[in-house]
Amino acid sequence: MSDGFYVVWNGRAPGLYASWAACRDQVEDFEGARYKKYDSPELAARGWERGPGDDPRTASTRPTTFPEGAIAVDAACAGNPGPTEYRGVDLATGTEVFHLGPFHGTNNVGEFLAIVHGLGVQYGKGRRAPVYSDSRVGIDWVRSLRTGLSLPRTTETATAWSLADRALRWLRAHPDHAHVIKWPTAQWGEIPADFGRKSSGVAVR
RNA sequence: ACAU
DNA sequence: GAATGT
Ligand SMILES: [Mn+2]
Ligand SMILES: [Mn+2]
Repeated sequence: MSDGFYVVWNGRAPGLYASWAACRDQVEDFEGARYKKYDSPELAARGWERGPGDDPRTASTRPTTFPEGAIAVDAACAGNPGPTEYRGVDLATGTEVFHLGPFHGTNNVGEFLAIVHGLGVQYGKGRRAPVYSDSRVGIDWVRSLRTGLSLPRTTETATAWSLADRALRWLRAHPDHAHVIKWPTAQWGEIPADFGRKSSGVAVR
């Protein structure tokens, strides 16, 4: 089973491995073993060349430049459903341009609202530059002008539902909004708007 | 399966 | 491992 892509820089047989089981055989009980898990063969191959200490979040095939004014968005929640927040950053500078929440929601409604908020910002500036999102679901909700939000409509979820309904109305009223582009995380690494709360993924013995 |  | 989604 390929549960990830592993680089072993220092082990019994240094190289790349396609499963934890294979990697473990190289590093278990090996003094001074250096190894790391990656989410894609591409990142692992580059990590092998860069050596131990490689940071896959920074190291990527990510373009150096993006369209002028492009914004990257992302959402995060503590529990899903749970307290949800979202934000957008300027891709050229890394500057945070908006940050809302927390409110009770889901990962997907957070991603959706982040995208639409970004589109609103772009619209106000002349709506030429794109919005990047790592969320297939959020992008799909925008394109279809329909959400699949599964939360029941309760007082607890009133804010999320209200924001989602309002976002949908905004989209329908502004069909000439900017483009939304999928951020290919496996190739480029984490989207710059990421909240940075994921586990390291590193197998530290 | 794919994306979170 | 568990949940949100197409
Ligand atoms: Mn995301
Ligand atoms: Mn994220």
